[in-house]
Amino acid sequence: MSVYSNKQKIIVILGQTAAGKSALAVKMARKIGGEVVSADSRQVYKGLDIGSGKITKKEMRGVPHHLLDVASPKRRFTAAQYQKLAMAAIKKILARGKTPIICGGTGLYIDSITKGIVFPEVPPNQAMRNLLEKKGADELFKLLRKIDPKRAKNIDAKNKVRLVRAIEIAKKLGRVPPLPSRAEGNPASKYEFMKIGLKLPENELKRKIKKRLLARMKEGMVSEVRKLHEDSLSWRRLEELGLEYRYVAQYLQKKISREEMLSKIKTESWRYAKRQMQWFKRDKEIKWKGGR
RNA sequence: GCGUCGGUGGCAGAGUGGUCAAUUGCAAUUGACUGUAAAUCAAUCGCCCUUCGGGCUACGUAGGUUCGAAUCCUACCCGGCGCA
Repeated sequence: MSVYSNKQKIIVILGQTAAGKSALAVKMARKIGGEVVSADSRQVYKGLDIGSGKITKKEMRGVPHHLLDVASPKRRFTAAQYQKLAMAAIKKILARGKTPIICGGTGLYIDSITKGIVFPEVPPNQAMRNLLEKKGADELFKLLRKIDPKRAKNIDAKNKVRLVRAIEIAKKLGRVPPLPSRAEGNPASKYEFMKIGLKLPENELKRKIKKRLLARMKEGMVSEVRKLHEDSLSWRRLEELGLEYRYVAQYLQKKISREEMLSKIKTESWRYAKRQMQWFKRDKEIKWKGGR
């Protein structure tokens, strides 16, 4: 990053769950006159508050936050939608002469902005997905190989979710377009990103996850999930949302005990944190703070 | 105390003479990631040797039967249940 660069600057705060990103974002925003753009695939949904660890009005301390509560949990929000909305928010913030601070733990969402991922212009086709999902991975792979051998070469042949999407794209466009380069023309090249990564040592992170879980239980996470279900979110959908929503939903359906719910949320949160790191690790532009 | 069922790898739980270092699930570790990403998926997972492959130690403990035992027999220890 050069001080002489005249590109517009954007700060990115990322890291594992429970690492303390939101608080740092607010602090920085107040200091430099910034606004926060959340990059969290669950906090985009209205009503997912306690379980998703959404920042409260009070915690915002007057700093405007974007990309929270922008979608109904009944319908699936996508990375492509995120990208559009977040880019629009960033432009508005910059136009006001303020600094956007992207803050969140969803790696794909962050990359969609900072790397300018170009998602193929093929919206999800639920009818087709329902059909394809009935098939086995082998069958899907053969199908993809037939219509787009090039994509088939690199895809994970056992991952049905990816296979279905690839077929969905290939059927419409004839093939899955190659990944865009980071060169000019890429919207991301207009900005200069300063990426700050937050991480904690393993035992401390585990401790925080545990503590946070108990706090959420006290705040009424279980009734939040119960209410979401009563407001017509199916159990299936709630389980699909993962982590606290998945296991609290299972508990409310009496599929698991309260004790199992708590331990599941803890171990799954830890595994999630590891997957997050796995993703962030590849990005050499991140400057890490804390941890080892 | 008698009877009975059982004690298997971090946990759960298969296996009941050879093809078993031992099915499977979970956890763990490493990794993938082009509109579900808190999602989805893969590999590894007793110890040692360099992979192929080989060696060693293992299925409560100690003996025994057998060419060969996690699997059969005996004793002992531990746990559940029943009767006392």
